[in-house]
Amino acid sequence: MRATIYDVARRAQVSIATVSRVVSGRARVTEETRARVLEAVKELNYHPNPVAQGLALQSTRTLALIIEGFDNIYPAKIVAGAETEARVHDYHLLVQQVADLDGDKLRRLSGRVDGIIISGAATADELLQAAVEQDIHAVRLGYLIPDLHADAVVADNYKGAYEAVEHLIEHGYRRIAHISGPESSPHGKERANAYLAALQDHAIPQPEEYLVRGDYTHERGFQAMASLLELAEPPDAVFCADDLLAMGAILAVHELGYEVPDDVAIIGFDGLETGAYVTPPLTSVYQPIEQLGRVAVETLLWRISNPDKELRETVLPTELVIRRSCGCPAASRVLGGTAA
Amino acid sequence: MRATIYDVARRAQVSIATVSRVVSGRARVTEETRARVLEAVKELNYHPNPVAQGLALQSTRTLALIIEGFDNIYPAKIVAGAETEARVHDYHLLVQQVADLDGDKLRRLSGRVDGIIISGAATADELLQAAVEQDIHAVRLGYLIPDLHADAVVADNYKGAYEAVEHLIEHGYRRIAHISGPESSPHGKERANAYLAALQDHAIPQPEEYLVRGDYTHERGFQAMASLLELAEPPDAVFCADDLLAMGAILAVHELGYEVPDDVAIIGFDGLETGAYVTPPLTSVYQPIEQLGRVAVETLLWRISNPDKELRETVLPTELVIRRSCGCPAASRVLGGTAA
DNA sequence: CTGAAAGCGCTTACAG
DNA sequence: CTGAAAGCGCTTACAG
Repeated sequence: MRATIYDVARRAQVSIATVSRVVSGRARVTEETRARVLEAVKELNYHPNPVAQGLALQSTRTLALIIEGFDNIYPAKIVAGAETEARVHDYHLLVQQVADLDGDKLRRLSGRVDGIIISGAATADELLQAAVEQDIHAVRLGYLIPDLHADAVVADNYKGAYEAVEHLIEHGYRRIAHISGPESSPHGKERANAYLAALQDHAIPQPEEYLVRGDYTHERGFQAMASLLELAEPPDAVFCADDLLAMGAILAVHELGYEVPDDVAIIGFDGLETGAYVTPPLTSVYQPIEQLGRVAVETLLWRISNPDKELRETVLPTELVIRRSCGCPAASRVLGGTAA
Repeated sequence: MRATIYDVARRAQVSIATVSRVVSGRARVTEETRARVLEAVKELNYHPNPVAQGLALQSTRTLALIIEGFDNIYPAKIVAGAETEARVHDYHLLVQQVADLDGDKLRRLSGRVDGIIISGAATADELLQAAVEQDIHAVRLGYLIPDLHADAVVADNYKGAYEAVEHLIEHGYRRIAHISGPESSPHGKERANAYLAALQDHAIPQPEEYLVRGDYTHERGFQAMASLLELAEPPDAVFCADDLLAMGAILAVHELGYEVPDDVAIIGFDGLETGAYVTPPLTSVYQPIEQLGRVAVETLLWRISNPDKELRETVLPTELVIRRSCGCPAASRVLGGTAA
């Protein structure tokens, strides 16, 4: 049904080796035979079977992206960036949610790709560990791990968070709380550490109750903020570990009859476009999510062709996008990353 | 380096055929030799090479999902649903943004997958057409096309939109406008048609200026709403073709000093969780996006094993999620699809 | 420059 | 039940 290299060879009266040569362009061929082959290729609408090529060349020209759930904007942008970059290099992208992935399944998956990008938390570490042990090319996306032998691409979570908290301090707020990411989130931990450090560096007290654990959902942001508002001495500013938490927090403030930023100022993390369209527009630490995906692919491809070079860790800068929820009288619909 | 079937055969003192049989479980093997092979498999950490299997079996156990940009919540949920369903069937998912895809590239892509899901608009039609012509298994995701020979999975855009507009009518609004999707969006067209029909069925006038074109972004929703508010007789209710438009519209209403829903009621489409966290919470037509992705995979897999059965078109129901922007005094954080 | 042949790592009729 | 062999569709040293 589908034409093979044999069909083309027969039609062009040459051997399959010659067909392969002209199609791949990897060797000299007489102009005359070249033309004959090309003609046959066109007539038969021949395209080399990538699976057979994969077997012969020991390369699939496919990369895998493993991430914890795709049904959110962060993973969505990662996928978008990764696929875009992969396509530029004529590679394909396989996606997989961590879910029930383990070392064994990872191994099987690795048979169909040339390398793997692992993002997310918790299990991601073990996966990366497994990959490294099995000599699978892998890059970690999202945060650094000290003694794991793998390349990594991350955003500067610590600095971004630190700047956000400092911004609140400059506004004059002194009762600054933090709604964090989930236990399992390493980015969340970095952001929480930065929050703690910023307060300490400025000699601002940090009551234990001001650090409440969230989980990157509107829901938790709402609940956490509600609980903060019930404290004897509620905070006058809250730094949230991501924009979803922040948006839930804003809603809670409103529902309890308070105002943002007059009663409580709020800053989020991620710098999503959506944040510009809540009331009041959300000030947030922008991180270049798509770019993270792109650079991860770039790094992985580089690693594949340079197996023996030393580890590469890329840290992408964040940027505080000032809108209104922090108390600034800024324009309302600023988007992040436009300067880049 | 990586163990092959030959390594296992040698170690277990059997032929590769036998190894293949016990590993695949597709044929009877003596319990004794079976045990020997399994032992060798374990010792060598052997996993069959999927590329080689793909060549021998003429099946890649991989599906492709082609969609117009992944950096948004709709495609994200589609991917999530599709990957989940694929995994259930031990299939993998390759993703690709339409971008510069054409018939030729589609053909090359098709060599690495068993079937393709095509979503989105504009170019998607030509792609699907090309797929059908080249005998590639393909299912259309998102909307129906009358005379194209392909399976399809869609949400009931028309009915969902119709009910939304009727809901506004029941509230007593009579100056009902619509901010539509982009020219190229077939879903958008269906929703706009439903809007028109609902007004006509209820004998409510529909001034031409009340239908303004949007493009599924906050930005356009903001602009479109601002222009509607400048009309001599501004609308008292607006049905938006998606939630992003609706959220931008809400912001515009607020920035111009009006209130939602008191001055203008608003209903969106998609039923995103985020909509529950804007002020006021957004009433919206929920559509089961992840489910669309799952059913698309299910349909494609079914088609692959039943190449000759007649076309299958699945229409998934929508559901009006009542929050507050329509004027109802409902609970604020209702999420869609929880009843399903 | 071109072809015959081996090899990539599997699966599966066909014999025995 | 098990093995030898052909086949899946390519690529690429090796000769000529």
